[in-house]
Amino acid sequence: MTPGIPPRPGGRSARVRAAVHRAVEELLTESSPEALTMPVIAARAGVHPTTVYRRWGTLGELLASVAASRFSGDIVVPDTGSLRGDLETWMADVATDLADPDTLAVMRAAIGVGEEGGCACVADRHAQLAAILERGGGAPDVERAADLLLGPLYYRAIFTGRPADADWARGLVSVLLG
Amino acid sequence: MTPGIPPRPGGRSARVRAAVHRAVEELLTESSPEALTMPVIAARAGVHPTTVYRRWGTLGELLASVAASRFSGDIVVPDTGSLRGDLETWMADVATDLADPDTLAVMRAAIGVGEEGGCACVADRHAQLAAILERGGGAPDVERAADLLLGPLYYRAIFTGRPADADWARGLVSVLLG
DNA sequence: TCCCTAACGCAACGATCGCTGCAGAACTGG
DNA sequence: CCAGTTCTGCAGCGATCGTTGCGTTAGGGA
Repeated sequence: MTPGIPPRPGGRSARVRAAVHRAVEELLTESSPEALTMPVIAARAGVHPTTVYRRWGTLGELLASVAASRFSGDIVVPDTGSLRGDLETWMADVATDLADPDTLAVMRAAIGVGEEGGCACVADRHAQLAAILERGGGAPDVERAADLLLGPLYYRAIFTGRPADADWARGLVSVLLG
Repeated sequence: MTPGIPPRPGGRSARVRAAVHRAVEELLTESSPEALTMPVIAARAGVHPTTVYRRWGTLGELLASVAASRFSGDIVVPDTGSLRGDLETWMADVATDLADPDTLAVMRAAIGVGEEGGCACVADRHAQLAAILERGGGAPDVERAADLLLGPLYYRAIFTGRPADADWARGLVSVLLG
């Protein structure tokens, strides 16, 4: 989701970006999503509000950016030797990630601002799932796997209060593979 | 989700409530969720902003109220004689409901404001599912049915751009019942 | 090392938000 | 029909939001 390659990836720009992203995540965990405004984020990040407005423009774009960063590169595709093993390990990792209230708050907020926000949360997951399945010969369709694995997992995380534990998530693999 | 029984269910109060709910749904379809503020809603509803603030207090509570109304009483539990038939018919209805962009916008917005909002969207669905399964002898667990039926359905609706058609939703019943 | 561009801080502005008195209108029950 | 209660409209307020122009600072390339 990084827009091309930033002209200046390192230095102050990177620090500001990290500080703002961190501020958004922190504020989402400790207060209501409605209290999340640009000036508040800027104050928490130790940055001038103008900077936030100029770099991200809208709260929606900022949240999409945070979601994309938060849900990228944090989970590595496992390699256990078997398709079932890979899926089980990966599902446990994803479930553990979703069990974090911070992660959940970011996801809820990103969904609330439009279509792009929701997609930013799962784009990397779909890519990982495709990689696992392709290595396994593409036996189950990626679409079907996403429906039966990611579907229940994210549904529970968002709509029901109960957290989805890793064991239960692993059990979903049996539904898919039989 | 209706707080007890409103002291005055009929008359002007009901008209105002309906107008405000309708305004929220309309505004969510035609503009960004960030543009959804109390004064804007009041203006569209032809009501004074003070009224909206006093009756609902927060945009979050208003959205939760709208979601609860929108996702209650719109789908009737079918009775085809067989558990499979009931589930297939019901799933097709739910999928059709979710295919409406208006419905989707309300759901996204409700999710964005916190935990209660998400639960308000599916509380009635869970009750309906429980009713269907209980009549069928409670063969599959309600939890499992919700995971395998509602999970993929809502996941597709929220995260992926593709709408979930009724036929595909019916196919999920086969995964659950075998 | 020096220059040049991009990014940031600062200050001010108009617009909007959310809230709070008070007065009038509408609905319900007798 | 009338009285009591509840709900709504109105006007105004302080606070905050989002934007803009300009000067300054930090990073990267020759």
